Amino acid sequence: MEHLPARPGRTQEDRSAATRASLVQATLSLLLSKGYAATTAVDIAAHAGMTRGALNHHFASKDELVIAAFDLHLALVTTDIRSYAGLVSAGALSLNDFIDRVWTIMSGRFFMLTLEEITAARHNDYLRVQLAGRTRIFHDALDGIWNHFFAQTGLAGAEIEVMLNATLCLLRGMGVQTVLRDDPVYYRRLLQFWKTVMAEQIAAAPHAAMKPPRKEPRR
Amino acid sequence: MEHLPARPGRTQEDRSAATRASLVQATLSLLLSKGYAATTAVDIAAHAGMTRGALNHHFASKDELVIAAFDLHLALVTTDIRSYAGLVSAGALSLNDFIDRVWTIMSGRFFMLTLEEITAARHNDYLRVQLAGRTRIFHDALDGIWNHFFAQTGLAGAEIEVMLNATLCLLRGMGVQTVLRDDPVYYRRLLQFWKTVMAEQIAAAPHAAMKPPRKEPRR
DNA sequence: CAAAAAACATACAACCGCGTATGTATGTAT
DNA sequence: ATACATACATACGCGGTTGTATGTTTTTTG
Repeated sequence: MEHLPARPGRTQEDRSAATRASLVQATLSLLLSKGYAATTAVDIAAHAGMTRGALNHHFASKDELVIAAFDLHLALVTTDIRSYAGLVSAGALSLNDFIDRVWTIMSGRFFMLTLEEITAARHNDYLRVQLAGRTRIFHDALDGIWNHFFAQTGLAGAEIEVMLNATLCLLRGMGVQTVLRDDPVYYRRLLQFWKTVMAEQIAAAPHAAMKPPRKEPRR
Repeated sequence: MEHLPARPGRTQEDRSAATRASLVQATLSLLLSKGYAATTAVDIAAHAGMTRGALNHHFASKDELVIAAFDLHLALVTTDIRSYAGLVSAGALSLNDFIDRVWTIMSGRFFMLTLEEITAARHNDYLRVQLAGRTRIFHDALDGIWNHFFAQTGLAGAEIEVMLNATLCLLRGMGVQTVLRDDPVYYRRLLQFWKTVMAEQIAAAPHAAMKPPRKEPRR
């Protein structure tokens, strides 16, 4: 590939940032489409429209790139969740809607990034340590959002967290299953079941006297 | 490596079966320790105590080996679950104990095989089709076991299945998380929460008049 | 017991991804 | 304008994986 003219007005910092962003985006995209193992440095560079030399200049190794992609991934997800929380505060999103949205995330192609990252981290000590730390921060942020979400239900903090995490784990487990099981009815039933359970849990909660959410009839 | 003397009494079929089993076992083991991508034909052969020529003689490709390993994996898990179901029938296993045991599976190293298989299947059409079919059969078998498990509670079939699958999905999602989050307290809380939910669901079920499980069961 | 077939072992060639080294262009400071 | 730093490109060699081809041992067959 030839040298691009590279508009003269740009500062080094600009170029650098743009290049890095482009590389990280390409990494994210390739992790999704080809998986961690099959994603090669040449691929990433090509996808980002540059050579391996450039890549190597900005990121010492593929892992550094994957970590940056992980950061981007978490940032995107956090933004989503936060916006949902905003909608909830504004009264524009019910509990059921919230669950549906999280499921949209978990069942989407984008969620599969998580699997790639996790399986990669499992066999790579450095990667695992890096991602684990970031995961912890991410979950703390989620807890904050969730607490805010459920503040109006009057639930205790510990209960809020356990319900958040149960929801996420359930949907995550369902999301994992979508790879080998294509059965929309099955997932819809699970979602419905979970919504019912959540509603019951909230209604039965000790401090839920003030604003009990509408309880849906069983089944 | 030298030729092993190979006891003369064995028939070709015996040798073949033993070799294949050895290769499949080695594949399973390596998928766990190194992951799908890093597992190479040379590795597998070496672990099985033979050369790549032997491997290639019995399995045309790595994928065939992985599929065989998947079969073995499912067979082992099914055996476990079935034995648990047997204990339940014999009155030797409560619902809580059952959940604990499934969690032991999901949080164990062995469960990570699932992640390896799934992420591998995601980028390999042939593998995905093969594993998906086997997964379907596996779940049908599970449904059978589960129905038997809950027969005494008087729950309807559809409810049994949804509760089974919710349990599995929840624990699977938790299992996935163990890679990047080491927090026993966190998982214990989730388990406790789920046991409570399950007990409530069973108690509140329409036909649960005959043998409602005790709330704090201790055989 | 000889021949065939199956179960293995060994060897070689080709490819691929990676690290590294080194060259060139562009921006920046003085 | 010169010198230096940064951003990128190109090239080479190494290790590792795979496919294939071919040799050797064990079992079965007649």
